[in-house]
Amino acid sequence: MESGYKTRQRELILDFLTANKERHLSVDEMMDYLRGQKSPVGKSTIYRYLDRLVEQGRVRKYFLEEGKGACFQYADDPDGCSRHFHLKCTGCGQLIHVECNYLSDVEQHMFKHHQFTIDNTKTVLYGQCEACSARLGGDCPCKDD
Amino acid sequence: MESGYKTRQRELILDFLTANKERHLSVDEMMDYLRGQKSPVGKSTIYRYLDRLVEQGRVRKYFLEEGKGACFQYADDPDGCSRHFHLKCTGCGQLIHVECNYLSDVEQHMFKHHQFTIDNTKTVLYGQCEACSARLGGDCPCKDD
DNA sequence: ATGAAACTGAGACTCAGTTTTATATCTGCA
DNA sequence: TGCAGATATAAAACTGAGTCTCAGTTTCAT
Repeated sequence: MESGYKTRQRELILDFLTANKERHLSVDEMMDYLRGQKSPVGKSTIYRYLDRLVEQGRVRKYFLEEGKGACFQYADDPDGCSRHFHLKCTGCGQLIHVECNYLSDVEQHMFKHHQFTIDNTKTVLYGQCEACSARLGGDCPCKDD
Repeated sequence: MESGYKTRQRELILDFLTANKERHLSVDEMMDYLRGQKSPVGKSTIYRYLDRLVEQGRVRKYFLEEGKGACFQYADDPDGCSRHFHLKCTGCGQLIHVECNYLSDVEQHMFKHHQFTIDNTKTVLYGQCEACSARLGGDCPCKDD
């Protein structure tokens, strides 16, 4: 297994990722943190290493905001299939994590009827949460019935 | 109804969109076309007008490539709810249009059990088509059983 | 014809990410 | 331990998509 050299920079990046397993981290956030720690790491290094970690399956990359930059999250289960979907509310920006096993039904349907294997680590479902839906009246114009 | 002023630029943009209803157009593509027609339109004008059309529901905006620019498509049914999902193959880049009504089941499940109203004009399901899945072996590491 | 409101577009700017390149670091081997 | 060569780093320049500004232009109701 070629895991590359061990360097100060990589250690710092990985530490920050593992210490924030539950969060989705942006590259800016990592840079800010490292600068704050007085151990800045060049941004090309961060991007390069993140790419490698994503390739290795140790970290997952998400695009949670349409047209915005990527976020990264340490993946505890590099060899497991995560049963985990994301719902992103376009009203309040809230990210909802869904662990419901109905989602495997969806995957199966897509596979059987459309010959498509969904990648749930990349897919984000956009829409509105309850509060925003009530407040804004939904994205769907057919709201009056 | 305030539909704004009628201008040469807006007419050109809308014509191009309606003449390519079946396609997802990037802003670059529009600019190239307009330049080719010897009737260039400034990019701020294009972005501004597209935003307005999207707001009005006359055009839909998609982010089909992770981390890439937006695409626009004229929406024939501004007042209807489109029963239309997109699947994007991360292998070959192919975009698959799915008109299957199983998807309304998905929407209903999300609404009932997770209080979330999916916006199918924004959501894109990422994964692999049949051919790429066979060729590349799927995104899921649990492939050997 | 006029003027207020609306629209346009060149160009500067931002933000996220990539590329380049000179310099520094790592690790295996003698 | 020292050294060679592979590998990694970081500053800076660059790219691409989109935003913002503002002086000048166009539209349209009167």
